[in-house]
Amino acid sequence: MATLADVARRAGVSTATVSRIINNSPKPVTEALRERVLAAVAELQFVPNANAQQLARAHRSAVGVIVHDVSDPYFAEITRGLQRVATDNGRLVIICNSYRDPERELAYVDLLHAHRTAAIILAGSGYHDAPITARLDRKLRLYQSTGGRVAVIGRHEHAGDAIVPENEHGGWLAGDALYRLGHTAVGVIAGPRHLTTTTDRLAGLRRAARDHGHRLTTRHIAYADFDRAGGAAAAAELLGRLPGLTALAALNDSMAVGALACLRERGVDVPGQVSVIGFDDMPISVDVTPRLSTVRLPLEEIGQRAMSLALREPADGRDGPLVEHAAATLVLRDSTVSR
Amino acid sequence: MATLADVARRAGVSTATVSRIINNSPKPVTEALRERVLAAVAELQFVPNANAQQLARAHRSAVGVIVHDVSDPYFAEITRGLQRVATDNGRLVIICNSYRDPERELAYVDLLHAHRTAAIILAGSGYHDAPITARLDRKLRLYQSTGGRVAVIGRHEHAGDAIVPENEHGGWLAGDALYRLGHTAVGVIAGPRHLTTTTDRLAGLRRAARDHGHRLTTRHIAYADFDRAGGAAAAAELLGRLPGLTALAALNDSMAVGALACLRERGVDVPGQVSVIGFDDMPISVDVTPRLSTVRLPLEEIGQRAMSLALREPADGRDGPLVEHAAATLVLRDSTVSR
DNA sequence: ACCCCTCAGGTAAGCGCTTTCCCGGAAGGC
DNA sequence: GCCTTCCGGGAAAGCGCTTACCTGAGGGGT
Repeated sequence: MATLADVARRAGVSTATVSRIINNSPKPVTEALRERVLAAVAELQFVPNANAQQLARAHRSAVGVIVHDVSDPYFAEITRGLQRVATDNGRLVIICNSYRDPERELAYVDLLHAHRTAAIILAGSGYHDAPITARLDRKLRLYQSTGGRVAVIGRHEHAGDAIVPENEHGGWLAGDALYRLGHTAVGVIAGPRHLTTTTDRLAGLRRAARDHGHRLTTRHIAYADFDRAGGAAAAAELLGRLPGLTALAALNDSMAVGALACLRERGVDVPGQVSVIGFDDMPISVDVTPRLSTVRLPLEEIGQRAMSLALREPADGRDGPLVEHAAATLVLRDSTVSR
Repeated sequence: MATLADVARRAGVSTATVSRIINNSPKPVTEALRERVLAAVAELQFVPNANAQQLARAHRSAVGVIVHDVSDPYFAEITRGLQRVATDNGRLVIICNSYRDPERELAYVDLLHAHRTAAIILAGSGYHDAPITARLDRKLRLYQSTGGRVAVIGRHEHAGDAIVPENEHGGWLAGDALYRLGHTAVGVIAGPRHLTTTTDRLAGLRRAARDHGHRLTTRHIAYADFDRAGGAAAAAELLGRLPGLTALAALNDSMAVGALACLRERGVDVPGQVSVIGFDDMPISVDVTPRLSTVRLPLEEIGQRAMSLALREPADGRDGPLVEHAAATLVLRDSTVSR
């Protein structure tokens, strides 16, 4: 394992010079020396120890990202956006999957803090659990107090920058579309109730119902996991519970796809008998039959913007945390028709 | 930013003692002292600097993973498996997206080497590009010579352990299924030609053709990107080129889904007029209409096994690199019928 | 009563870099 | 021709930990 000192010895210079050359620091160095050092680096196959560099250097470089699950297309899209911006800025990204477990999320914050990452990005956080939220908040504040930057994708409930998807408005868009099409018996396939994404989207749906003179009660709502299987199960439940059902609103596309599968299995025609609307506009939504109507969220862009926030110089505005919104838009395709 | 020394001072002990306690080293420490130190840690909100620890310690901990693209479901599944095992072993995973760019892949190997990760896992590597392969190989060997472990998912063409998916056999399974159903004019939607995944799967398809007394020539093959859009484009191309076409074999499911979309658009009935088979058995394959026949690869399991290989003690077998295979199996669903 | 062993805890030498400060020589000004 | 100014390069002090080695006190054996 060649070290900086080995290279210096080999090239007959001091370690300071080698360091300056491999980091091409502003300090000028004679061309001849530079070449000699570079040759020594190549001969010895020297790879600087990033841990030592990090320790000796003042500034931080890598960015840590905590997501629920990269294999979920929702987060995969966001992650893609995050990486793109990070790579463009020459930053290393450390991705951590919390698998929706708040404790693991907490542990990862510690871990990234310990590694002195330049920033921590929380994607899809937000739990309805006061003790957890408080602990998370404490940890994030501590991290910030040591110079780390924090960016959150989701609700703005922690110190730090945030990019906030219009979940409530999106829910309203979905509900409004359905009611406007004449549906009155609308079932809602919701995600886990302890996630704020669920409650925010649900709130929008509720508001839409009220706007059209209806009410969304517990009977109309089935909670399940934010995935295909959860969607299928919830759809089955609602079908049993709501005899006159003519429309289903799922709080994300994976669940909507699961619902579609469930309906197909039972011989219920979509959209003929039941209309279905999803949320997120994931790639899959145009590949199912019928093509899914949904509420679009610019996921990759959200990722890019979050990384930009995380990377911005703390200097450029001592004006506190920045909060940006990401617009939800309605995308009507083939799975919704008027009643 | 509290340091170990601060904690030591606060608790009135030496740094050695603090270090021993926070790492609960085997060296015994009086209970009273331990409590005092832990109290100081809590008061000062001390978070050890992982870089310093890494530098001072002999052993390495984190594992680096280089994948083509986490937002691709194929890699998302694999990554999921990798993480699971890593987390179970208390290891941090650093995920790097190469976006299928060999140069970036090379750069990431350096980066992970620099960070002195315990292991590097290459997922989906394999380029038909001798210079690149040679450079990659050199870098990996150097990394290994410094004590790093290497595991590759894909062809076993580098030093280090490997888990090898049966790509050739899988291709044969797909081809055999099609020919057995009576198809003779089979078009192949292939991935980028510089990827070994493409050529391996293609080779299997070729062998199946020969086994059934047919030949797969350039006319029958369209190369495109391994995604939905690529599949659609390639399908369009083959449709134009092969008038009598009755079956399409895509080298992954994303492309197959793209092909399905293209065929639907042109009013070609699947499987009535054209049968379609995919590869990988991604989640989406059961959600499209018709449900996709495909060749299944146990992706998550592959990830788990790769991580296990990467984590195994170098000691347990000085018997050189381990090579394991991952079986491909045929999954017939609704998109293939006999002619 | 003396010696040796045990064991909790401290001392200090690194780990591999970066960077401040300093030095000596060459160049420029008068 | 002498003094000042630059400028390339080196010495060395950390960065925040871990750990091999040492110390001193108490306990048991003879």
